[in-house]
Amino acid sequence: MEHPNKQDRRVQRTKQLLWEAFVKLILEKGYEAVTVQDIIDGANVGRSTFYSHYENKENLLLGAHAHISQLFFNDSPDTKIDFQLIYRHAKENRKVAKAILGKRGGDILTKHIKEVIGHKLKKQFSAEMDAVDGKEKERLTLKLEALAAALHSLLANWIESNMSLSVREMADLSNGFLETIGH
Amino acid sequence: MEHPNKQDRRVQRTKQLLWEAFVKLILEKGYEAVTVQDIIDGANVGRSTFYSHYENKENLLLGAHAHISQLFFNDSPDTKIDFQLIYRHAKENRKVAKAILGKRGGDILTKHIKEVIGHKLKKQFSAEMDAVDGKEKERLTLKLEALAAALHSLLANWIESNMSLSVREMADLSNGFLETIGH
DNA sequence: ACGCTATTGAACACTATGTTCGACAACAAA
DNA sequence: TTTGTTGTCGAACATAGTGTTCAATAGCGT
Repeated sequence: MEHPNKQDRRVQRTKQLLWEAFVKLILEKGYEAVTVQDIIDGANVGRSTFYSHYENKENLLLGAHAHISQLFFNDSPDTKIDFQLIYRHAKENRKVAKAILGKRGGDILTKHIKEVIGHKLKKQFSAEMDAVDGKEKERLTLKLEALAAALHSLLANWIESNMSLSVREMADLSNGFLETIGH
Repeated sequence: MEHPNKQDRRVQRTKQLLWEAFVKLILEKGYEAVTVQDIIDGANVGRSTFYSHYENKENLLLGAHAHISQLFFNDSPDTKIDFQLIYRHAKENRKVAKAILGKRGGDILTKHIKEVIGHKLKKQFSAEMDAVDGKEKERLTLKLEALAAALHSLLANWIESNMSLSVREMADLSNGFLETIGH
């Protein structure tokens, strides 16, 4: 990511091993139940090596999460949310997506992802937000937050189930929800 | 609750103390950060007493949660969800509601509450559910789950903020979301 | 072969969990 | 008041995970 060359790609390899072990473990036993000991055992990495890179397991998660949510949500620059893109990415990175967004992912991720979606939404509806104030603004804010929760739910449950609906169908469904705001 | 008489209302009193201390602590430092030690210190209850009543803090939470969600969601028997009732209850039990539904509540509660809402919704839309199958059923299921997430979000964010919108306004807002399902 | 840096794993202090048990307090019934 | 039952107390304990430290070693560029 930051120094793709340097004499030490060993670090990158180690981090990669840790992350892969973590994903595997989250899917197996759920985020909360995974211990640092589990991770370093699974990755065959020394205890002190882990702590030289990360403060704790949450830190490991967030480091990767930043990268992932970039991948998922920030590709389209400033315009409307591209749901097709999001669902396609989720399908392509199914394992990681499930670990991060699925039932076993823990609430830290859920909160962060919802924030990312919420942030995107606020951008998209910034005109509507600026046009009102007081109680109306409060009402719109609540609606947007609820919409973010709904969109997150769609994505999470689709990943959690067998992805039986197509990417296109999910994107349509998502846009459907989104249009309910337009009143 | 179960034996309001008996020679031992001492137990009820102890449980009450524990629960009150727990609520206070959740609001102060967040569910995850609260330790059993914190709770028994706050309630001035002996360690072994706690463990004679509950397996762990999650257990304490769920015991109370069952009671609360009954209060919130099961008053109306089988028909439509009475949002006015829910929001009124939330306002009346503001502290507990905030501890259980708010940001600091932890994900266990969030999941449970969402399940309760989802269950209610599935009842309400059981006719629509029976009328379809295959992909359409899958789509409707996803929609209902997303709706549950949205309704939960509305309630949680309203509680978390200053409840500036009225109970009636929130109920209308909620029903608005609910009607989007009817397509 | 040399030197730098990452990794290793053992040892450690610390915090929290959940259990056990003997002593004590509350209370009801004799 | 005495007796028996049951709830509570708190200290002691075993267990498990956390995060730190450090000396030894391995990997890799030069």
